[in-house]
Amino acid sequence: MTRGAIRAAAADRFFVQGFEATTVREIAGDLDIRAASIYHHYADKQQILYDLVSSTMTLLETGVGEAVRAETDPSSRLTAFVVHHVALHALRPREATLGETELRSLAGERRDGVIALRDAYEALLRDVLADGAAAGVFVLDDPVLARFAIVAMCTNVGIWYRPDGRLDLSEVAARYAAMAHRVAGAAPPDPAVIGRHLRLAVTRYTPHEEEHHGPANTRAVR
Amino acid sequence: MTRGAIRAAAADRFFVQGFEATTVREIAGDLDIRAASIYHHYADKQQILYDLVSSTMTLLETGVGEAVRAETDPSSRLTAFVVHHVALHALRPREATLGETELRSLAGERRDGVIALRDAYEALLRDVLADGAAAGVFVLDDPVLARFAIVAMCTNVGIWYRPDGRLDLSEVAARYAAMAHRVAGAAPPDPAVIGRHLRLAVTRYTPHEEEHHGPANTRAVR
Amino acid sequence: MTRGAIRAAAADRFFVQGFEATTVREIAGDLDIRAASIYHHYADKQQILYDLVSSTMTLLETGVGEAVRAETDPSSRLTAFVVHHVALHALRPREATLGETELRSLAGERRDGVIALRDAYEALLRDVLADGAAAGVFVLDDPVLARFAIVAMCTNVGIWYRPDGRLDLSEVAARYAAMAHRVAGAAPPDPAVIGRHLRLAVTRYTPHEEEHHGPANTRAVR
Amino acid sequence: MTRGAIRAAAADRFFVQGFEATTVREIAGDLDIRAASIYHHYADKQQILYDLVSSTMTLLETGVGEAVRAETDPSSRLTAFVVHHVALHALRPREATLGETELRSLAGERRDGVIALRDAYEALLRDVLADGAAAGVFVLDDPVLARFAIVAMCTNVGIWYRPDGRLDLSEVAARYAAMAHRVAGAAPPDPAVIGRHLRLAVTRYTPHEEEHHGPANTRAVR
DNA sequence: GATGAATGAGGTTTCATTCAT
DNA sequence: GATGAATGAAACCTCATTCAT
Repeated sequence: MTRGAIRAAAADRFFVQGFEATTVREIAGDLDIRAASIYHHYADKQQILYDLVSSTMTLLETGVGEAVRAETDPSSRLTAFVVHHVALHALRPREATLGETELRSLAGERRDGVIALRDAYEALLRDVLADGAAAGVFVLDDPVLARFAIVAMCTNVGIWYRPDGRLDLSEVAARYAAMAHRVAGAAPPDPAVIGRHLRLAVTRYTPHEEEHHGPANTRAVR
Repeated sequence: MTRGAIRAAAADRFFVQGFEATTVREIAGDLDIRAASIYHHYADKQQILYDLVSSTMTLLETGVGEAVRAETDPSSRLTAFVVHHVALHALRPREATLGETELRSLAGERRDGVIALRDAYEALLRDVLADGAAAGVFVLDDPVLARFAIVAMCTNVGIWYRPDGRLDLSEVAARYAAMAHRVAGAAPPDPAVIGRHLRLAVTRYTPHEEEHHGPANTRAVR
Repeated sequence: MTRGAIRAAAADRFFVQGFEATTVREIAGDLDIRAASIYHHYADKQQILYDLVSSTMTLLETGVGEAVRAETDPSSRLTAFVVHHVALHALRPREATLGETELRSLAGERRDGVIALRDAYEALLRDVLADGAAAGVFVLDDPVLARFAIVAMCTNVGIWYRPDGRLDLSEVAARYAAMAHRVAGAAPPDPAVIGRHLRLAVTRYTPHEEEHHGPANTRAVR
Repeated sequence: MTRGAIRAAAADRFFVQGFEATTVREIAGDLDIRAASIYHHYADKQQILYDLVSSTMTLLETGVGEAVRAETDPSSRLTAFVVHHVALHALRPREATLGETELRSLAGERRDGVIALRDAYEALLRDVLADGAAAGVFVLDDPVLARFAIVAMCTNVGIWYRPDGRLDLSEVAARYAAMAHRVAGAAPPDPAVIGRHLRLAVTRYTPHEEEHHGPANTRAVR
């Protein structure tokens, strides 16, 4: 029994029921162990959530950071941001969505840490938009609201996307890149750039097999 | 002590802490009454949430429905939808946001009822987008994703908007109407239409004084 | 169900098993109520102990303080101290002994408060001994050690005294007054003074009937 | 890692926190080993306490027994008892005090064994007092109470004595011998006898270096 | 001899809810 | 309409102890 298995089981439960409504016994039951065994690996229930949220947010921030820095023109950088963000939320909906919905269940230092991570992450998009506006590539009435809107709509993918759904991930990523460009007042994104970043993102964010064996189609209420 | 006061206190708590993390004693304490007294007005805790969510969603569905039906051209109807949606989430963030975040805490018939309401509500936007696309006023790669994106970005306003913030509600509504039109591939919205619907929405959604006496600036984590 | 009944049941258990070894369920079981009901009256388990210890120590400090101030000559004041101390520990062995044995189970402010009470109490004897030594009525090699010795031997009464034992309380009080006077290097105490204070002490410290209905002969290990 | 080190660490913890409040993990932590390793040396937690209490009480009973038998006159025998008792409680406060405070945490045969040891030990003093009274050297109103008083006041030394305190051990021993003689109604003890027994006691009871490396001044609540 | 992992048992506490007053 | 008291259910977490390695 590894920390990874506990994390994965907890992510499923937290995503579907919420942190507060999930009991440690349920997580343990999903893994056929006893609740006390959880505490051999995690100090308390909140620590599991913190581990999930902070590691996922770090993964995303690192991935997007590298991708954005690898591009030079604003349009490609916006594409990089959106594709990575959408891909993570589609490939790891459980972990990724928790950073939005369950943040309030963290307290004290753990909450502060996650908020700092999130702020650093959103700063990446802020800079992309600012640079694009300065370069005349983007036309933004209000860069702050555009950022809020782009993040909100891309994050939402984690709620509805299903691997066996009508659209596959490459289509979803392309559509969201296009919509984000529209919001930013930019010309449509280059399909080649979308494809390049999608390959990177899929490699990076696809969960390893040992991390998750539960039902893939248990979903949150939508 | 009225149901309204209990609703308002509960909305505050549910919004900030979440339904599961809120205790009946806390709600009662905010009103300087005892927990048992709550049960004179509500059968159980879930009923308070259901009351909040269903009445708010009904309010929104009715308001948007009327507004959309009052307009004939697709652009004005999209404007009507966005302005109403944004206004409700800005003016009643507590109640409005619960329909997204706390839906999973409802069970059985109550959940089904709210989901039916929400589906009816989103159908309004689906029709607006479909009509606009058919009329050639909107250019949509994927009408479903566009709908998801517009709803997600507009709902997000409830999380960050503050009455004393940098932008007042009319500016916010105008910016979101513009961004939604961009997502829809439409020409910018008519400011007159925005203003007209904003006046309607403010009249309809501004909470009555007796409904809320708590701190206006207690906010969820953002 | 009153706080008093919970206190009495807890005192029994704490005295016999110790605070840490006593469960809230046991206390509740002794009273034929459920554990949760205890929390209607006490915030937590420690609060019951604090209530017991601090109220008993206050009772003793007040009683001894008045008695000592009512006397003028050092011998009578020493008698007053010993008779009150012995009587309380004989009549309320459970509560009185907890102040010695279970103090370490209190934490933070509650511990500080009890220690302050105890220090104030022991200061009474310190002054009695100092005055007697200054007046030449007592002959003390070391007033501090004499005080420790007198308190320790009198407190010990709470461990072994039984109402149905070989000696009745008046005999025990007289013997301890005599021994304390010997330790202090004083002439034997006046029997009339012993009797007077014993009557006062019995009136003051005898538990009210409603406070305790449990077995009178359950005792700590000796 | 020896049984002795575990015993010493446990004695510290039991003395300060009590047996029930001490966890096996804490003891192991103090020794930089894991809890499971404790079970190579002791069958269970209670066995550590039993080992501590019974060995210390045996040490005391043997030492006092020899010392008392080595003297012939009652005063010297009382001196021997008090000096040994005080010295042990001053030199090994942790172990010695446990015999009083933590006895109730032992169960069954282990408890019976320790009580038998203690009764045998107190019988030594009972005989000393009885012989002295018969010889007219002691004047005792009640030999049982005198015994209780002497044991209680001498045992108390373990609670407050510190090696670096105001009084050194020889002074403390002399004062308690004098007070015990007063309680017994005897003439003051012979300083030479006090000194002789103190040397014996110090040799016998001073802990070996390897037994204890913890902080010498961590004390119980007083 | 040491320990990482696991766990049965149980501890304290919380909480939604009921009900007599 | 309000509430003090009570409680069943269950939550989180602790801990002594076992055992395979």
